[in-house]
Amino acid sequence: MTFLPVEEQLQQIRRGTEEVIPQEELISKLEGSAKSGKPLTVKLGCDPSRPDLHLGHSVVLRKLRQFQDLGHQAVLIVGDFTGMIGDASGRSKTRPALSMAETRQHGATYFEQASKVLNPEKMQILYNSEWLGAMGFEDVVKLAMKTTVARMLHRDDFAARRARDEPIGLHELLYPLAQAQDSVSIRADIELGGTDQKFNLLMGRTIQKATGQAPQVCITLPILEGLDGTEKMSKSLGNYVGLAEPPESIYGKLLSIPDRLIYRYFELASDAGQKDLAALGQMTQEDPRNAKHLLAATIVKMYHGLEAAKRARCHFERTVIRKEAPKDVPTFTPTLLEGSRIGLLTLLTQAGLTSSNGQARRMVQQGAVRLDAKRVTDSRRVIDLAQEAPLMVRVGKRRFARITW
RNA sequence: GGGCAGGUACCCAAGCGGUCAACGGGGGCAGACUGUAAAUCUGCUGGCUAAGCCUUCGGAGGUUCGAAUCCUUCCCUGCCCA
Repeated sequence: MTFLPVEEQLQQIRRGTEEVIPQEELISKLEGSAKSGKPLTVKLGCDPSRPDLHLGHSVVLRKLRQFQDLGHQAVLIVGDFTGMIGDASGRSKTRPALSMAETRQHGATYFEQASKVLNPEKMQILYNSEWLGAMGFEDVVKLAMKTTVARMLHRDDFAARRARDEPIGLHELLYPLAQAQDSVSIRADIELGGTDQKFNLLMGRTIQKATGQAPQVCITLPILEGLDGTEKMSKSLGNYVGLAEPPESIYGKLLSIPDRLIYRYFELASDAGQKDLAALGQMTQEDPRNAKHLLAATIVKMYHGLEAAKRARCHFERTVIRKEAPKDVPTFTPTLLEGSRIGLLTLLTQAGLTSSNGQARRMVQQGAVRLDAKRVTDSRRVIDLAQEAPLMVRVGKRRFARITW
């Protein structure tokens, strides 16, 4: 195997990273692999508790992809075992633990989604239950001897929870150790992660050293802000763009980001090269509206292709800008007890447009309900389907149904 | 094991015998506005056969005409002591 010159690899690797710890070791590892012709083992742990990958995850995944393209060995560790612990890194609460079966299943979903970014041909996937599950109590104790409680409690989310008198499960302290054991087991040369993973990544170094291995280089990547522009992108905050989402949804969500995030997204989540970025920065300043459309199209294209990107734009213009009904409105046929008449509220709830009659009533009162584009204000309105169907019902801006009978 | 402080709707958090479906904030939803699904402003935010009724304030009992509020007990969390 021949690699690009070290200097060139280094430049690519460093692009878009937050920290490389320590830089010199990365250089010597690259030099070593260039000499021996052996690729470096680059590890990325994935948390199978939330198999919905989003743009935030793609930042790290794209970095791993880069290593693949440079000829190194990508190793994806599915945390089927650690998923049972549930890490709270960067979060403020204990995570719900999963069963092994769930965690396995999620792992498969994870891989499927990650393949949108990674090169699945050149990847090794390992489940950490393979080695963690085989450890006995004695092994765990010995592993735990390699660090101290004080050090563990230094991790900022633990410290924060202690400061707020919130619970920390004892098992949670084991999480960084388990993740570190993964690095030992696969003899990782490099481990990637978001900046919120820094502590766990460094623990890998500590434990590798303690077991006589060369410590891994830790590379952290920036955390992508979510659609709200302040919190980190995460599923639980609902401010995310999922990699598996339909094109229209990705497009729409991206258009809702605050303008100051446009460049950031290009930088961290798109394929834009260094040269493009300069131009895009300019464009973001001068014409944020089009820059944002371009961003949305670029990202939809990455995951769904050019055609989908065009369709998504049309859909957006049609539904959001011109406020028209989308092309494909689901059809619904209400179930009637007798006759052809149905109360409006019942109809809305039956069609799944509102979650209860009460909510339907509120929607009507707020002027959110339209029948064939005409606003309805009477919540006692009764519809005679024999007369009025087919009927286009709309609640709010985005919920539509075509009523037939 | 002992002492203390807590557990309220999606989240945070008031309420501490009736006027409580429960203040306030966040989030969510809707309306107006907008290049936008952003920002801003306004409203709504348990369910129902709907001016009435039903279920809800950690669980189970109890006191009372009446309990989120008082008592008993159990469960859970944090802090201090051991």
